Amino acid sequence: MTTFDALLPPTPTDGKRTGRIRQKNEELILSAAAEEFAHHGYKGTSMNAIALRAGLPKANLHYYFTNKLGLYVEVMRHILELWDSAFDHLTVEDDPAVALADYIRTKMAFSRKQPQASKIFAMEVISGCECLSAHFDEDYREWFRGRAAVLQAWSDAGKMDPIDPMHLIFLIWSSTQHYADFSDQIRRITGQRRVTKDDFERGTETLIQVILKGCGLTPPR
Amino acid sequence: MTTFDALLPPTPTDGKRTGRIRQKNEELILSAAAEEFAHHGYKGTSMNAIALRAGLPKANLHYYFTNKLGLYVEVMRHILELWDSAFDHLTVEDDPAVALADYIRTKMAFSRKQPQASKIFAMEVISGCECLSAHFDEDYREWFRGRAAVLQAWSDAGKMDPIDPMHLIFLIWSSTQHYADFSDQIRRITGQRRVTKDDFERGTETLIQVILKGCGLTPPR
DNA sequence: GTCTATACTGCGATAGAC
DNA sequence: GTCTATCGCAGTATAGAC
Repeated sequence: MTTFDALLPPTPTDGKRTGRIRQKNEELILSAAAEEFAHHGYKGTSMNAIALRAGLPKANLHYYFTNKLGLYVEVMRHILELWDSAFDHLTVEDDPAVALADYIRTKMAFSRKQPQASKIFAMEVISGCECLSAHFDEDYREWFRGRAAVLQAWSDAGKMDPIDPMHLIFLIWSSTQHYADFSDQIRRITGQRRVTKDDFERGTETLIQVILKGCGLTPPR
Repeated sequence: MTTFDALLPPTPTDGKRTGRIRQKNEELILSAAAEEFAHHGYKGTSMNAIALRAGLPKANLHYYFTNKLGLYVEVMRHILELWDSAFDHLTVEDDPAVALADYIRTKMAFSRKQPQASKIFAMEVISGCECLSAHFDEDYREWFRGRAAVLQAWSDAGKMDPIDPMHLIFLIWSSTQHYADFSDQIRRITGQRRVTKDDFERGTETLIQVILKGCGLTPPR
């Protein structure tokens, strides 16, 4: 695997490359690929399997995407667009209890509605971020420090207990993503066919209850 | 992939199969395999790579282990032995604050010292528990209900806040395992070469602080 | 018990007809 | 723009000499 940016398409809004058949097929392939990558990982997924799921002949994938890696990178790019956006709007002026509860709720909704995205991201990070190395650059660290600074400011202002903001963010990330990434374990522990809407709701409320009180905050409402 | 138990060796304490060369080589192969599986997943790992890391010719692996899958299953078996043991000794008589703090500490120590084990387990669960399906059987569900019942009893006795025990266990599992599974993300966010002992200590203390207080408990000492 | 040499399979990728 | 046929390679597994 090589790095990330080198493999992006020329530009997403390239005039010539937006025929309606093309657009439809690309979306079809991307969603089939996401499904397969989530279930079998990068190496475990074959172009054949993606083609079958998309209902297209194998060679078509190579027409729309240069490589297997190029296709994977494109899938990752879509995921990352969604990924960080939910955390962007936090500001020092917000009420910490409301803001943190909202963030937990958003992350849990994401785990419920986009579990493949979470799984692909998780597998990529676990196996060493080879494709993501370019994403975790100085800009990203800067962005993260900005988010952490908001939590730190809340602590400093006495709005919540003094808590290491980095580790608090990790706590929220891990506990919410768990419901997507480990859904199979949860499913088997509960003996259900799949993780239910009810599981997600009780999980969300439990996380809000424990984490907010743990930060010295009173859950809103 | 097939199920689990069918592929276990005849018996672990088979008299004939414990020559000292054999035992040494098997351990060598198992630890090399664990390293490779953690970095590249099941499909992404080649027998060749394991052989190279173990410093043995490729064909030797097939002498000691029937299959690539057989080798993988054996690695998983070793992991599972460690995995659940730390949670076995919880009893209703324990002081919840001490017991939960201990458990968090134990899980974090495990993440620090056996990160590959955590990663292999995580990837296996994320990609559908194909090898573990036999492990998550009725006995396992029974074991889990027993652990959850202890937490429930503490709530019922008023020793801690009423909290859904299942989701509390998930919270502890996910937040502690995160430091092994997502170490690469943490490393890149902090801009360090690797996750330090200090990161683990601050992480452990933050988790104990937030989770215990979140359960209405006062951290011991 | 150890290792070389090889058979066999499945995958990624491309050429080229339509 | 679509699809069939095929090449070349990497990877698992085994046969059989030592």
